[in-house]
Amino acid sequence: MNIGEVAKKSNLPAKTIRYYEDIGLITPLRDTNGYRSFRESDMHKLAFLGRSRALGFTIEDCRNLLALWDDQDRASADVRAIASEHLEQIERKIADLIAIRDTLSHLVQTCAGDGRPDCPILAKLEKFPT
Amino acid sequence: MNIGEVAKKSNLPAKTIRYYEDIGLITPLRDTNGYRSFRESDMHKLAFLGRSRALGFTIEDCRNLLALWDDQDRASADVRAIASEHLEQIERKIADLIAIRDTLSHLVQTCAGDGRPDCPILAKLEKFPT
DNA sequence: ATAGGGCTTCCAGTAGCTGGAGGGTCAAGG
DNA sequence: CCTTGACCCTCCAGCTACTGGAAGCCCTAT
Repeated sequence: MNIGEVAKKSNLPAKTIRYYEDIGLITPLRDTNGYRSFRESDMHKLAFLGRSRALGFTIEDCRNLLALWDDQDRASADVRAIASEHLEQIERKIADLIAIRDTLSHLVQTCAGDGRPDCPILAKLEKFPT
Repeated sequence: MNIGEVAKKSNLPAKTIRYYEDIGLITPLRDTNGYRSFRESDMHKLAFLGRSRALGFTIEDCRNLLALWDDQDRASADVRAIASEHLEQIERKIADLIAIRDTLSHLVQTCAGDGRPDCPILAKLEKFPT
């Protein structure tokens, strides 16, 4: 399979797939013309990567998850450790964003949003502590 | 005021302050020895920037907000437009993260996390659609 | 005079791609 | 046989918003 087809099937841009090869996440074969030749196992890994990335795992997490996936003797505890660490980060991020959203949505609501210059948003950014 | 003091007062790293000068957000004066010399107005802008950034505005948003702040004839509508655009992005991000969190927390809960290799997290990453 | 801390500039690196230049390859149509 | 267009290749640069570090000047205190 050439990269274009793989890109379509995996729903990843060809650029990204090449990048994943660059950083050693996959190692497709090469045809005599220099074109990458993807096996089923490569496709499989790319699908895995796509889903892991969609869940927000970092590339390094993905690398580790992929290694565990390949390792038939893995301990599920190792997988879970990565996932729950990531989960905690996400919880923190959500909390941060919610705090920001609350502040911001209050400000937006109190701003007239007309032609006059008075603006509680600017006032907040100017005066109040973070 | 030298950069060290400003950094302390504004709670921004000196590196960041220099960076903000680089990209034209502030333009402190210079002493004869080449040291940056910050006026009150620079401090004020840095505080504004710190708070804007803490609310997650991009640097370009900050640049625009700062310009509006400086402009006594601004329309509050312009400020509000920036803020509510940003707010929408945050809402979207929160929604995305919550979806991820729900998936992930379910997976983490169903994974035994022991010495055995069976792992629903890997199973999900392997098999199911994004 | 020297030691320390603070200041300067400039260069490189972070994460995870993405865009583009410049060029080779392949299959189909004329 | 030639051309056209759609592929593919590599390499380099750029994105965000900093951050770290090297090399070196400046200032103050001892």
